[in-house]
Amino acid sequence: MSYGRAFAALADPSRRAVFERLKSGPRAVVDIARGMPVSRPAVSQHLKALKEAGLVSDRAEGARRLYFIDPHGLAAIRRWLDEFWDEALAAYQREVESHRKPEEGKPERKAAK
Amino acid sequence: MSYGRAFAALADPSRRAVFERLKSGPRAVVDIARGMPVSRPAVSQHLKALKEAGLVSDRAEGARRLYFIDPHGLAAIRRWLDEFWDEALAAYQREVESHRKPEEGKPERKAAK
DNA sequence: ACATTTGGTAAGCATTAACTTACCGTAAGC
DNA sequence: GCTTACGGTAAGTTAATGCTTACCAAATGT
Repeated sequence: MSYGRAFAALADPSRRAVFERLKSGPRAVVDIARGMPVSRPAVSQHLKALKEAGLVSDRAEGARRLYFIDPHGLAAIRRWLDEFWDEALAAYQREVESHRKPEEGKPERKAAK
Repeated sequence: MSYGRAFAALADPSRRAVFERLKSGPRAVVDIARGMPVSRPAVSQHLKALKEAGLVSDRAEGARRLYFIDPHGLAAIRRWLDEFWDEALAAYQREVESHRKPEEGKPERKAAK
């Protein structure tokens, strides 16, 4: 899956709010939209984007449509993240050790101005 | 910190390309920009955004400025991700088990409650 | 001293994208 | 049947954003 779409989908605060409302379990669109600062169609559009990103899936329940979190999108991000994690952490460690953090560590005065 | 900024920063493909070029280690701006389809100032702007998101850090090296991956931004995303992962996975499992995949399995006539 | 390299920022432009209201189809309730 | 609840899509508006060129400051090399 394309982690690109997933990142793009989660970049927007409103869309992330929609997504996070599904954490507790499947929910209908009206239920998601209730109490949100944006209109119901806006929520529908966000859900569409999330679905295309593989972040949510949905199922019909009578006249209602229940959306729920699909792990596939999150998995894509997770894979991308893991690819960086170890390497980035090690490189950063090397970085702060060889160049003693000028602004956060002790103000070394080896180079006086 | 704010995973929001991190997601927003990584949403853009060009900016992600800049970030991914730092995977191998610290690099100067010109070096990052070389071979990219966008101009050098654009890269600078992307680096600024990545820095504000806590995804990269930088240090002066003479007239050059070396950028490198800062794990803090990635850590923020990782924490957010972990918060969803187990719960989303379990919920999804429950979902596909109780509603035998309508489009992939056999179209069950009526779900027995 | 002068020219070169590096890179950050400003201004302007063009595209994207998030939101609104309006509309339409479908399923459930009377 | 008719009416109500649900939700997807269209059209249009406005704000955000990614890119460019131009400019400027600081460090390096000759």
